Amino acid sequence: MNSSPRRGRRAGSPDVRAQILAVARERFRREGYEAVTMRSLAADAGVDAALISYYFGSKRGLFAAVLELALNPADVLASLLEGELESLPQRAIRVLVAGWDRPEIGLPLLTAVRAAAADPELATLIRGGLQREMVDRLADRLSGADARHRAGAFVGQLGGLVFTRYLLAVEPLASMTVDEIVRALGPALRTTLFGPVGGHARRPDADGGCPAVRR
Amino acid sequence: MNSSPRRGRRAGSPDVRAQILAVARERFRREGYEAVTMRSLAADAGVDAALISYYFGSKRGLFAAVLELALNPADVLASLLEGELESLPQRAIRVLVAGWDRPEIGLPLLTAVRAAAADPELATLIRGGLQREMVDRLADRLSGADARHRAGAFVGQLGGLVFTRYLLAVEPLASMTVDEIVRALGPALRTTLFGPVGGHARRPDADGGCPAVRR
DNA sequence: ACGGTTGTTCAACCGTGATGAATTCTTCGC
DNA sequence: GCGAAGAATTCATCACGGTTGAACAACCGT
Repeated sequence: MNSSPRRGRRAGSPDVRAQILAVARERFRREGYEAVTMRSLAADAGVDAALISYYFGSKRGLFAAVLELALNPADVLASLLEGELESLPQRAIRVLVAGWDRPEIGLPLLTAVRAAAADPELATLIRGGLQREMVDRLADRLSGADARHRAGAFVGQLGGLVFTRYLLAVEPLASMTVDEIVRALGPALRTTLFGPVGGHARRPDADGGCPAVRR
Repeated sequence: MNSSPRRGRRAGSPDVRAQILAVARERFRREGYEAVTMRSLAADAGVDAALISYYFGSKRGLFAAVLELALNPADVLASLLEGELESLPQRAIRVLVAGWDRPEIGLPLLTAVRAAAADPELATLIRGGLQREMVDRLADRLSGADARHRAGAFVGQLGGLVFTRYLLAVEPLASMTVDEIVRALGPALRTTLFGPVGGHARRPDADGGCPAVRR
């Protein structure tokens, strides 16, 4: 029995940090946040579990590091906003659904949202990204005093699609085709951006386009 | 068949099950799902921790039991749908925001949604409730071939409000007043129910009221 | 009085993320 | 070259999580 204490620093320059990151990225998106345990992940990466804490501080730190790699749809958003504003509603729906319907894109995003739902700090990460990359950019392209409000409502409706179709999978939204979703949700998004009538100029009146209701 | 189902020990201490349920209900909504540990909860209720597993099978079972008590907005929904359909969009927004803005109502709901985001079985619970109590009922009151699709989109948009404003707290939605939300989101909800123009009859055309876009 | 059923307690099990000391390698001043 | 500083790696261990099973106590019908 060789009592060879294989302890201590390994020779050469094996980039263990990147190794952990790669394995974690894969397993997190397949199995979600909680299902992946630090020990199993360490074993999977051929690494001691304590190294994860060493490099990333905590399990959450590792997850956040993975997120910052995977969560980079800034370019997608940019290209969306480059197009004509007129067709943004349906383009946004199509791009969003097309992305989230592909497992290799949708699963990591879903994992991220799930984790953010449970962990306030991760929620801050997502929230910041949404505000910076979506709300603010969209608001810049809109006009009118309530541009930011309308941008917020627009993002909120897209968020509703994510929440209802992908996170909770509520029917019928979960099973509808892209075209059906565009048909059912497109006009509403369009109304949010441009007002109830379809033209550009008209602003919604105080009652939100609905007749008064006694309360 | 044994005709005497009531055998065995008659609870010496007054209804421990209800006691656990009451304490759990309170602590879950204050501290969330994960933060509440079975031992601390048991100690809080003056009960052995194993009794929770005994009565509810697991911590999740206890949470589900709490949910079925707290999550009973069926009557709220019913009263919403009893009113005129015309004003449903803004009434729905007002009722939803008014409820979720009150901590004693919003916090338990938020806890439920948070837990459902992490736990597929709890998600099934929420999903079923949403479909049964909201989508199906609303679809029954709508007409047209795509009534169910429009009902789904409507619920999805309300879900977006919950997701964006309460779960992630994305600005500006998180800080907007009820009136501002009604103004920004009301027309869109109205469009979802009744079509783009504001009248009843017109159905959205195939491109969702948006000009064609090359893909 | 008895046997079966139900409620309650206690002690342990196993797995989780995290920490600190011990050990080995790399790097750099001299 | 050399030896000290520091970085990387392992191991043992901690505190805590939910859950389980064996024992015991109270109660029931017969």
